[in-house]
Amino acid sequence: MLSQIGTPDEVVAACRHAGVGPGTHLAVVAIPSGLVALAVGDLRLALAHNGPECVAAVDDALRPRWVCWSGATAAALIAHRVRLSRAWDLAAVHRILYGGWRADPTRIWCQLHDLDRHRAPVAGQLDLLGTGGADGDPDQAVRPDGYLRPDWIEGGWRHSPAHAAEWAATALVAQSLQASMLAGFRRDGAVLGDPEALARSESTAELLCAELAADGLPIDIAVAEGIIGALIGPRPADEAEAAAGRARRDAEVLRHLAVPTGVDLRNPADVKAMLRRVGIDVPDTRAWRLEAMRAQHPVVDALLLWRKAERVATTFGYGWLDTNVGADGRLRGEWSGSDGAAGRMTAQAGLHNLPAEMRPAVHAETGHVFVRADLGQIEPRVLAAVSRDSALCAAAHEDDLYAPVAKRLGVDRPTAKIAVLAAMYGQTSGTAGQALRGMESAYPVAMKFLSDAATAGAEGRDLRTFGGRRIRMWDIESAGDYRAAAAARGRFARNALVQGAAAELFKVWAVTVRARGADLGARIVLCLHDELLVHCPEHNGVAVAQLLVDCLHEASARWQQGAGVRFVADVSVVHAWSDAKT
DNA sequence: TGCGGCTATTG
DNA sequence: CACAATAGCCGCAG
Repeated sequence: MLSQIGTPDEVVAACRHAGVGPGTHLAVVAIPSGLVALAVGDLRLALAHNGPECVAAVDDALRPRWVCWSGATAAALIAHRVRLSRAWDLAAVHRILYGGWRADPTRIWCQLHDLDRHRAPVAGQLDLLGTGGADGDPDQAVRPDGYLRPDWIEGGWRHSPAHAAEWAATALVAQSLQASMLAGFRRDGAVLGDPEALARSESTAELLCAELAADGLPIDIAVAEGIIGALIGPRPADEAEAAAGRARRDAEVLRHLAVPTGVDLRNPADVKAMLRRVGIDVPDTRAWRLEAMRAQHPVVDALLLWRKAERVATTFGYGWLDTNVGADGRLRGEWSGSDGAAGRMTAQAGLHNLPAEMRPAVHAETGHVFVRADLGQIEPRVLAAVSRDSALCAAAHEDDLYAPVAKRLGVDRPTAKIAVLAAMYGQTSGTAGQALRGMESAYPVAMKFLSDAATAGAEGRDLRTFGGRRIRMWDIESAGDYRAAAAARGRFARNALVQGAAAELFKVWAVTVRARGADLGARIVLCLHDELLVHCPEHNGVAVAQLLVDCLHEASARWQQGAGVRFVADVSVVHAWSDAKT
């Protein structure tokens, strides 16, 4: 039954009548024009005019879990000033189930139905084989052969309200299959964590990503231009001035040479040859390697300084500001809820690798503050939780986990830290070697957890994180050095189970803050693997700081399933991201 | 024009 | 330079 009209109140009533309440799966599709369609049970609604408004009313009154194909739905609704509270994102859950990053409807549907994705029909394809009516009823999303209609996948569903509602109903079918698979993991004991909870938090993190992309990070443009100007001079008026600036910076390095010509500083081979002419022979010209050579020749110092300025000029300079910072002083980039590997969030436009020198430009708006919170030593604490190593869990009771580890190993704190990190990253060389042997006897359960992961990875077997995300191994058949490639895969696997689980906990924390912070006007403006930056009215700063700590306790308790590991956060209320912690 | 290598930054 | 990411410029193959 399809209805195309309805006031928000009528839509809420219809959903309630269909049994929608808190947490009920309610499918929604939406496009920027404002067309919205809903599906739940036998109810199908297509809302051509006031869709976003109706969605907001339903979210507010009934608190369903919105089932959508991807974060594009949330982005379309945000454009109409509507934000969903929680979601089941088919693409996000697909990434959990199968690993990797790509999660288009074809992949989602084919994997759930054991269909060969490569044999999926393609839009515009003629029925040359004369199979006659293979694509069946044009009003159905699913063809008789079980594949989704290719023209709908390409967006064809949006041309008709009835088709939009059918597309939403199809999402609901996929959701049910995904939920069954996740429930299976838990039943089979394939994972220790809660895969369905992971599906919910990762899905709601996609809503957060859409909001981060739309809202942006507050920037004081004048401060940013000041920092850039100090390094590379004032904004060039045209390409000629920009070229003159580059030449001026180059000359500062080249003047240290006997023959200051024929060297392209942007060409590593040229730089290497130049260094050899002044008596410095290095295998590559990376900064950490040249650092030790500063005293040997003045050109080294000049080169390292040049690199700093060049980095700002090319990557974080005026062009970057113009491209990524809006007139409203917000730095915007695309956000991804999970990368293709272990499942960390990623961001574009430099949001995740902003140089420390630029951070004073990240500034709260007038009357507002940032509340920043860093998780302390998240990876070793996560290792304790996912491996259930009792000695490491005990060490996590301390504010500084490395202190009890050092005591137990009989080494100093820096050595203990190196040993723990080396175990998690798979480092075997250097100073780590000796300390690692102590780790084996002190924390055997955690170390076995890691070595089992490394073995599986080296052998090419896929893994699942604590929460259930699939960690895919890649083919190394064609690798030049098979043993080295297998070892690399082992190190990746070893680390992915820790980094991936940490990313899961982090996102539970983030979506908890997102949900609980609304009443305080708190908006997350940056997620940085173990750090949250929240923007809120100045008078709520202290309350939001407390909220971040409370949410961490709530999130970690729910996430770690009784492991009893303590997680700690360093929280401060500041005006600029770079401000000293208070 | 696309891709691998090199280099930088971040967690 | 042990794990992950984004991003720019270069040389080179096609």
